[in-house]
Formats: sequence, C-alpha cells, structure tokens
Amino acid sequence: MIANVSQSTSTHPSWTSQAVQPPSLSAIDLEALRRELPVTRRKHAAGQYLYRSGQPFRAIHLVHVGSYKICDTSTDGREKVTAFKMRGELAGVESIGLDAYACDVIALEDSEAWDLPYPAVMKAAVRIPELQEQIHTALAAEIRCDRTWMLLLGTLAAEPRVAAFLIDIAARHARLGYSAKHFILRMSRLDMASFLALKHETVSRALSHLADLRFIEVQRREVRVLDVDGLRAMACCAQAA
Amino acid sequence: MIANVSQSTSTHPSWTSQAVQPPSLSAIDLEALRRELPVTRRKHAAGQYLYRSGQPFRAIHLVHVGSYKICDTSTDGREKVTAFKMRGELAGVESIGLDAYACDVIALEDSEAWDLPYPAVMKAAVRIPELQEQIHTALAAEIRCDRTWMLLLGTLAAEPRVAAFLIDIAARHARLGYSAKHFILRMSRLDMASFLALKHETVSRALSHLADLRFIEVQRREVRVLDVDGLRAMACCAQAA
DNA sequence: CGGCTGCTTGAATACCTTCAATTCATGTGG
DNA sequence: CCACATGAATTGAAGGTATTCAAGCAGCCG
Repeated sequence: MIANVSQSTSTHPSWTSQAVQPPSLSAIDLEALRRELPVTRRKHAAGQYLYRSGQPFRAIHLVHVGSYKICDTSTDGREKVTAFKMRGELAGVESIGLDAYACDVIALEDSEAWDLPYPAVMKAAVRIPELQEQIHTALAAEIRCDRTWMLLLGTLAAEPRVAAFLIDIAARHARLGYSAKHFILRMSRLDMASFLALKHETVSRALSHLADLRFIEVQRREVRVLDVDGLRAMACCAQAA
Repeated sequence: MIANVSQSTSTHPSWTSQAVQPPSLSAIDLEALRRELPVTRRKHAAGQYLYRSGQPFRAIHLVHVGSYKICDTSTDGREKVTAFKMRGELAGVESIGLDAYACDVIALEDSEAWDLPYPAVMKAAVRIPELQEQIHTALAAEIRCDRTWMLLLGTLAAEPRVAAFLIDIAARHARLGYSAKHFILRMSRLDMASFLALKHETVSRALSHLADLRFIEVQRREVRVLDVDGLRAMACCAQAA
C-alpha cells in the first residue's frame, strides 16, 4: 500500500526543466498586487464553480489554495476540460475583452482563489509598467501552454499522453515545493480523459500498464513515480497511432 | 471544373457568427499603430520563414498580405501546425516574455507581414490605454481560439473535424470580404492534417466524402461550398469515435 | 519531356473505443 | 454499526475508425 503523502521539497532539479510552463504571476508581484488592488478571497468546495460561462466578466482569478479545472463547452453542448490550474496559476484570462466568461471553472477539492478585478488590474498596469509586462507574459505563457498540449495531444498515442500528463503534474508539484515522486491526482479519470482527449477506460488502462512496466505505482488517485526516465522516454519517443 | 475564384464580398451574414474568433487588431487601431510605431514591412515567398524558433524575439507581426502557418516543435522533434494566420491576424504573441521565439512561422504563399517592435508596442501602450486593452484582448482571443480548437479536436471525429475546418476558413474569408463559398486552401493536405491531428490520407478521404455528400466540390486546393448547413450539421453533431 | 511533389484511393492492420461486468470507496439511512 | 445505494475505477471482449502501407494519378518546374 502507498501511504505518507509528503509535502517535502523536491530534490530532483530536472523536474522543473521539462514542464509545460504554467502561466503564473510570481510571488514577488503578488505582494505588489495585494497593495495595489482590492483583492477579495473566495473559497470553494469540490465541485463548486469559481465562475460559469455567461456570467459577467469582472475579474481574473489567482488560485491560492487547491486546484480547479477549466471546462470549455461548444454551442452544441460538447464539453472538454482544457486546463487544470494549481496554486499560483491564473484563471479567467481567456475571458479578457469579453462581457461574459467564456468557460466554466470548477474546484477539484477545497480551494481558494483571489479575485483580481480586471478594471483595477488595468489601472494598476498603467501606473506600473512591470505589471503590464507581467500580464502580457502570463497571457503569452498561457498560449504556449495550450500550444504545447495541442502538440502533445496531436502527436502522441494514448499511453505516452498519460505519461506526459503525469510528468507535467509532477513538475508543477515540484515547482510548488511538493514531492514530484508522490502525489494525489485531484481530478477524476473522467476529467483526465477529457483533458487528454481519451476515454476514461483508456486512461485507466494506460495507468495500469505504466504500473506493470514499473514506471509508477498507482492506487486510485494516489500516484508514486518509480522511474522518471522511463516515463520521459515514453512521453517523448512514442508516436501517435 | 471549378473556376473564377472571386474576391466578392460575402452576402451570407451567418458566416461571421459561427467562426472560431481569430485574434486580430481592428483596422482602426492599425492607423494609430502606424503613426505611433516604427513599423517595417517584410515580404515572404511561399515556404520562407517569418521567424524561426530560437531567433531573438524583438517584434510581433501583423499579417498584411497572404497567409502563414504556425509550427510548434517538441524537444524530441515532433512537429505540429498549431494555427494558420491570415490578413489582420497576429503572429509572435506566443513568444512575448521570452528571449527567443518559441515556434516557427512559415509563409504559405507570397505574403507580407508588418513587424511591430515589441518594446515600442509596450511604450505606446503606456501612453495609449486603448492600445493596452487591445493587446490584452488580442492575446485573450488567441487563447480562446486555441481552446476552441482543443475542444474541436478532442471531441470530433475525422470527418466533422475537416468540416469544421472548412467552416472556419470560410468564415475568415468572409470576414475579409472574400467569398465564403469559393476559396483556395493555401495549405497542403499535410499541413491541414497536422493541424487537425490526422493523417493526410484521412483528410483527403474526408474531403472526398464531403464531396460525395454534395456538401462541397473540391479539386486539389480549390473548394466550393454547396451546402453550408450540411457542413454545419456534420461539424456540430457528429461525436468523436 | 522527365522527374518530382502533392493528392487520391484501396486493402490490411492497429489502436482506441464501446459495451459490459466487477471491484472498491464513500456516505447515508435503518 | 451494518446494510445498502451510489459513484469511481478497473478489466475483459468485441467492434469500429483512423492509420499504415502501397499503388496510381495529376499538376508543376526544370
């Protein structure tokens, strides 16, 4: 059995290098932000909405505790999880320039987000060019992150796709100072499958096979990484069918 | 045979509503931009690079004539076309905040782009809050466009995917005042396939079948749309396998 | 004209999905 | 406190869709 999920600082430096860069504002800026902006904090239980498609867009949101999933819906009702957001990452930036939010954001666990009123952000940005720069950078990073996943989903078969997902989650945990070798997946297999453009049975099978290969140990949502290089080799080399 | 590719203004208003919104700066801003910025114009023949991954990032680029493809490459060499850019659309925004461009951009035909030096853009943005707003909006629109395609590629089977692509291209043509019912695809089947996460044979078969259904006429890169609603029904309703 | 590249089409295969059954964890009510 | 209902995850077998491999055709440029 797998136990003792630690939050110890990762000692493996290479984790950070391979990650799909998650867009975020650094801790330094946050201090400035809190001074400059009327930040309000909101807590959400698992399953609760941070915002819903169609609600008036007024703020962007910085995840402070927990994690959220971003869900896009087409006009005819097809849905897909297009991103997961963890501490330090931004939600809502995709809706800038619109009157209403363009997607749903749902907490995966007990979570907290800081609302940054968009007009206030804009006003602050005029006064603080560095903030301006940071916003551009965050938005651009978001685009690069999406493009990286488009590339991944478009060129990798199911199993390497799942491997790449685990590597990404692990790297993001490491960035936050948590263990990259042992973590809890906060999303269901269904959410993972949606994000990876697979069926949940396929995700399940892929995880089982990665465990058979001794690359990971997995028990429901608890994952222990046994062979990072094995995972990497699978995520990088295997082609799509 | 299909002939007489016109550039007449589209008279079908519904074309514009369904499109995957392409990020762009409106014509109004362009006038301001030209006054404020040291814009330089560059021409490219088909196959030439607007910029390459690794080159120092200095400017964002507004497509003024022709069209380009955006190609992302993974560390291990897998490649994918992640976007196509037409007149009025921006390239290079994904590289904001980096020292070097993050992807390749290649002309699909004789094309011209305006280089907007990024530092100058930033300085102008400080003086002109509207420009600031426009930049945010353009970046956010880019994110939404990517998300929409992630959703499409993740939830639609091959044939509806191709149908959705044709609808998108048609809508973007309409927006530019060209015919939405008759146009030339500027990219190869290989590029389309890469963008749609399919093989070029599959794209070819899908196009042939759409022609069998009398939704379109197609001859190599020349496409004539016969039944928009048929295409729409296919793009919206059919689920992924 | 010849060689080349891009596109199309066919047949066989492989991979993921679909359908179905089982196990496991959780929480609710008797 | 246990029984039971519920939802999530796993696993097996059958099937379908896109891919792979292969061949042929058409346009284009030297």
